[in-house]
Amino acid sequence: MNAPRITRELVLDTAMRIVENDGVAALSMRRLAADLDVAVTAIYWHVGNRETLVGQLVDRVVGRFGDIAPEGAGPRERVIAVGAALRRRVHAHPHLIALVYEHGRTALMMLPAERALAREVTAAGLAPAHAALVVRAVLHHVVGFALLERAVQRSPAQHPSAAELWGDGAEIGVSPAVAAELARPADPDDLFDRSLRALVAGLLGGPA
Amino acid sequence: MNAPRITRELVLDTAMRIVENDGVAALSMRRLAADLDVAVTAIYWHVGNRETLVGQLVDRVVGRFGDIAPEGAGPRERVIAVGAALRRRVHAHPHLIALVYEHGRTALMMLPAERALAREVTAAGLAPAHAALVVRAVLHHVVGFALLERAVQRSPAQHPSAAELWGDGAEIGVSPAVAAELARPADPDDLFDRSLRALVAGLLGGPA
DNA sequence: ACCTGAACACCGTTCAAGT
DNA sequence: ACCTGAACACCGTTCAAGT
Repeated sequence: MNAPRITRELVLDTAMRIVENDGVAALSMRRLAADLDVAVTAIYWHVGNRETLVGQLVDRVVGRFGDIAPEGAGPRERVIAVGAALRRRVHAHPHLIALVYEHGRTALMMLPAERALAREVTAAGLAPAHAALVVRAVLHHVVGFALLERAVQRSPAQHPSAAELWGDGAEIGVSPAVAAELARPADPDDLFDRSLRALVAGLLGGPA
Repeated sequence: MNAPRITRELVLDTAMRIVENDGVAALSMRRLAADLDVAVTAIYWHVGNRETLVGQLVDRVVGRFGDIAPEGAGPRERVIAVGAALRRRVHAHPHLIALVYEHGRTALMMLPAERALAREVTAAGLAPAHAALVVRAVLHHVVGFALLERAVQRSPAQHPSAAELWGDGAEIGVSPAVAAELARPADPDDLFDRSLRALVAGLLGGPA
């Protein structure tokens, strides 16, 4: 009855460290075994195969997401605060988000934000069907935005460049001033804030 | 000077068929070689390694995306029409979208829709900075929405179920009626349409 | 209960050699 | 110019065997 060399927790901790340091692709059973200093097959006894291992990793990360408690005065500001908090959460775990996406656990990841939004629309007294629309539209907008940001971030160098892509805009029916604006890179934080505000304004009524 | 057994075009056609039929994971160099009835290494002469092969595949697909010519009366309806057309495009190539995402080619994929939107905001006479915001906010919303849809689609069976997740809502500060709405699965087409309309209303002004 | 080692069926890629 | 075959360094997984 010697003590086990490794435990399920130790395997998950080590796997998490590999993913956070070197990305998902670096998480192989052999690399994991090497880092744990055991034979590859020992891992299978504790966590099953790679698929279930990654599943446990995902569940651990999203399980650690606590409630979101928005600040702000009035439904609009508070709904926007929930959206911003959710985006910060996604950004805090860039590698693991890829795993969440791959494993279709996005619904689970969104749950705390979904509950927080549901509380806000309840407090605002919205009609149930409309309330559900607001919750879902904001969730989709925020998480979709964050997913897309990650994709654009690791975009290879653009060929042709944005500038020559738009030219002066004239030949494709776009005003030169608009073409010039679109040729410049966008500030993602600003874009997120303004588009979320527009969405919430459109959902809850009132001026943007 | 015998005729070559395979060509670059033939390799790409075959690779595309594998991806569309069996998904990205099924596209291995050895499977591809088998389908082409040549040695694995022959592929390398024509298209380089797997990474560049997939890159060529992506460029081919997005290159075939033509212009988007929206219908509808007035800027709001026409902007919404562009968004809906872009989503239909993404849905038409479910497997390849994963490749586009993996390879950071989303910007290229969005380009026709970006141009179409730029035309509409030009025609509507919006101020340049605001025009660019409208274009980018709609693009991000639509593509992000589509990406998220794919993730949720292949979601494993939810445990716990949506119903027991929400309960009657009371203990988490959510009204029973709202909880009941959120416990039901959403209609993605309806959600897309309504949230896009809300966003555009918030961006362009006027009632949702 | 927990771990090892051998084995199997896969990968992508390089390189010398053939025609 | 175009293709083959051998070889290398990887994968995930199963299974019998050890303690």
